[in-house]
Amino acid sequence: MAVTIKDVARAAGVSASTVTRALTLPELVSEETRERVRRTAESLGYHPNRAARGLITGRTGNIGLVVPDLGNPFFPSVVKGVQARAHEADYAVFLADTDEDATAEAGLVRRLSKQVDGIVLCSPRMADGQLRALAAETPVVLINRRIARVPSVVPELGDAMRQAIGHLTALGHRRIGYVAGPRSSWADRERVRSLRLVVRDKAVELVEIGNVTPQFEGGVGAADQVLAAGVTAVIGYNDLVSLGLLNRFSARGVAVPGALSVLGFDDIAPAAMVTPALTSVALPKEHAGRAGVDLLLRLLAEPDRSSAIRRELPTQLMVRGSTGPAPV
Amino acid sequence: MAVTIKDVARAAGVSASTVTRALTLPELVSEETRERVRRTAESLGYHPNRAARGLITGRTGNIGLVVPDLGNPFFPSVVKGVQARAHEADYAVFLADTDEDATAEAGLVRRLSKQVDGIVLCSPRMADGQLRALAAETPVVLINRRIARVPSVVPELGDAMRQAIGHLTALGHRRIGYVAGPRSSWADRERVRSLRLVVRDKAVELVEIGNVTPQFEGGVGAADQVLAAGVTAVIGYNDLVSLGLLNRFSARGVAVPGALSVLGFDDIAPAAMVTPALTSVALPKEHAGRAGVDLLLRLLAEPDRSSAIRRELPTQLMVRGSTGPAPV
DNA sequence: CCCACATGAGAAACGGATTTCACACTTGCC
DNA sequence: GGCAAGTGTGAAATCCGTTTCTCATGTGGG
Repeated sequence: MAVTIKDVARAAGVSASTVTRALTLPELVSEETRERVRRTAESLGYHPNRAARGLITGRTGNIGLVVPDLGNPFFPSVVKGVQARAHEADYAVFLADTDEDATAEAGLVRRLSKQVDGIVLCSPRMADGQLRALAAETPVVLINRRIARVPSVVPELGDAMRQAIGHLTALGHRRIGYVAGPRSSWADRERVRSLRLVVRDKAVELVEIGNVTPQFEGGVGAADQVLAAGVTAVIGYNDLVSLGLLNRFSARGVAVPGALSVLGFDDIAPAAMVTPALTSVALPKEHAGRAGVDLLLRLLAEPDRSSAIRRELPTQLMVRGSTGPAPV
Repeated sequence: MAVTIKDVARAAGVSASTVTRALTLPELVSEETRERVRRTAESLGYHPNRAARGLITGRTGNIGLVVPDLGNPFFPSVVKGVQARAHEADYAVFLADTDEDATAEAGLVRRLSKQVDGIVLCSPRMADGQLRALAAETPVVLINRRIARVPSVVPELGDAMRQAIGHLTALGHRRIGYVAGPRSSWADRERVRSLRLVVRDKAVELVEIGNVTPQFEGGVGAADQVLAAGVTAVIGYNDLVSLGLLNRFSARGVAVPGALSVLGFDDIAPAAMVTPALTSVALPKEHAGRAGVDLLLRLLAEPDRSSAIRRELPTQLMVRGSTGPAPV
C-alpha cells in the first residue's frame, strides 16, 4: 500500500541502507547518491514509517499530554501551546483528558507511556509519590506542579500574588476573601501559601473561604458565603470560580465593583466577555505548554542534566472592570 | 527495558508464538497453557508493544482528531467526546489544532494519517475536493461537514433553526438579523440555507449581516452594524459571536433583551456565565465526538457498508435571559 | 494394527526501518 | 610499488509481535 524504503531503494537503484543514510545521515553517502535518493524519495512520496523506525531507535516521535479537564478553558490553551511547539519539533501529540480523576489519570498515563517518548502532565491530580514513581520510569515534565527532581513549568506565583494584592490594597481594600479550590490541588496550596506570605507584612486581613470545585458552579455556590464574610474584595481560585461569583453577585444585585471587587486567576477568554469584565492575573498558558515541550525535549536529549530544571514563567495582572475602589 | 513477548515466553516455558496465541487467539491453545501464559504475562506486567503489533497487523490502535481552534470552547467539548469514546474502545487519540488554517490542516492530516487507523475531522476548513481525495486514501469521518460518500456527523440544523426562529417569532420578533460566519465555512452556508428555508413561510424578514471571524471579536465588531440594521432580534453565527454582540451592546447601553434579543449557536459554557445569559441552540458537542468515533470504528470494521452513513444529531434550544418579547 | 485426521505448539518468515559489520575501491604516504 | 587509512555501499542482524508453515502427538475408524 504505502511506499516503503524498499520501493525507494529499488527505484533509485541502491540498497535500503543507503536510502536511510541518504535521508538521515547525509554525511555518510556521496553527494551524488544522496541527491538521487532524495529525489526519488520525493517523487514517490516516501515518508518513513514512524512505528517501524521507533521499533529500532526506541524513539516514537510522539509525546503524551495529560490534562484534567478540557472543559476549563485554561487547559485548551495549554494544549495549543504544546501542540504548536511539538509540531515545530516534528513530534505528534497524544492527548488524554482525565476528567479530574486521579485514578483515571494514573491509568491513562501508564497507557500512554509506552507509545510516547515522554509525557507532559498538566496540573496532575495524582499524589506526589505516584508522580515521583512515574517520573522514575518515564520522562515526565510537569506543568503547574512542582516536585523535587522532576522538571517543571510553573507560574511565578509569588509575583502574581504581589500584583493581585498590590492592586487591591492600592484600591483601599483591607479585608480580602480567597475562595479556595480543591484541597488536593497543588495549585491551590501554593496560592494559599503565597497569599499568606504576601499578606503578612501588609495591613490586610485574609479570609479563606471553603474549598470548591474549580468550576463555574463552585463559584456560584460560594458567592453567598463570600457575602456573609464581609469582605470588600474577593479572589477566586481561578477565573471559572470568579466568574461564578460574579454571576451570583449579579443575580443577587450586589454591585461589582461598587460593593465588592472580584479578581481571578488564569485570564481565560470568558473573563473578558462578561460585564463587568473580570480582572484577572494572567498565568502562562500557551507559553507554559511550549515551555513544557521544550523541557521535555531537553530531558530526552540529556536526561541527567535537565531533571532538575524548574522554569518559572511570568504572570501579568489584567485589570478590568470587576475591581474598583473599596467602598467607604 | 520493557518486558517483551520473549520474556514472557521464556518465563512460561513456551515459544513466543504460543504467547501471542494465548493472549489474542485463545481457542488455538490448550486451556492449561493459556492460563499459565496469561498468569506469567500478568505477573511480569507484560503489555504488547503497539508499534510492533501495528507493523504486522496494519492497525495502530490510534485515531487522529483534527480541530480548527481549541480556543473556541466548542471544540474542546468535541475533543472530550472523542477522547472518551476512543478510550472506551481502547484507542488512543492524536490531536492536532490547525489554527483555522486550511493549508496547515491538509499538512497535519497527511502527517497524522500514517500513524493512525483513521481520522476524525471536525469542522474541516479545506476544500471539498481535497477532502474527498483524502477520504479516498484514509478512513475519514467528518463532524460538522457533509460530503457525498464520506461518513459524517452533523446537527439537525433544520430543526435547530425552526426552534430558534419559532422562539423568536413567538416573542413577536418580525425583523431578525443574522451575523454570518466565515464564508469558507460549511457550517455558515448551511445555517444561512436553513434560516432562509425556515423563514420563507413565516412573516419574518431576515437581515443578513457581514461575514465575521467566528470569534468574540467578530461579534464585537459586528454589533454596531446590527444596531444600524434596525432589527429587534439577532442570531449570531455561533456563541462566541453572540457573546461579542452582547458585550458591545452592553457597552453601548443597549438593553438586552429589552431593546434587542440575542441568540447564539453551540451552547458553549460561557453562554451561561454572562449576564444576561445567552439563549443558545445547543449543538451536539461531546455527543458529536462520540458519534464520530463510533462511525470511524464502523468504517474501519466494514468500509464498504458504512461510507455512506450520515448521522444527524438532535439539537436543543436553551432559553436564557438574552431573548425576550420584541419591543413594541 | 495401521491410516487419516485433528490438535497443540515450535520454528521461521514477515512488516519497515536502522545500525552494525564487512567488503570493495580510492587515495595518500613512505 | 606497496601498505595503511579512508570512503561509499551492500548484506545481514535487529527491534517486537503476528502469522504461516511444519511437525509431533494423539484420537478414532477401518
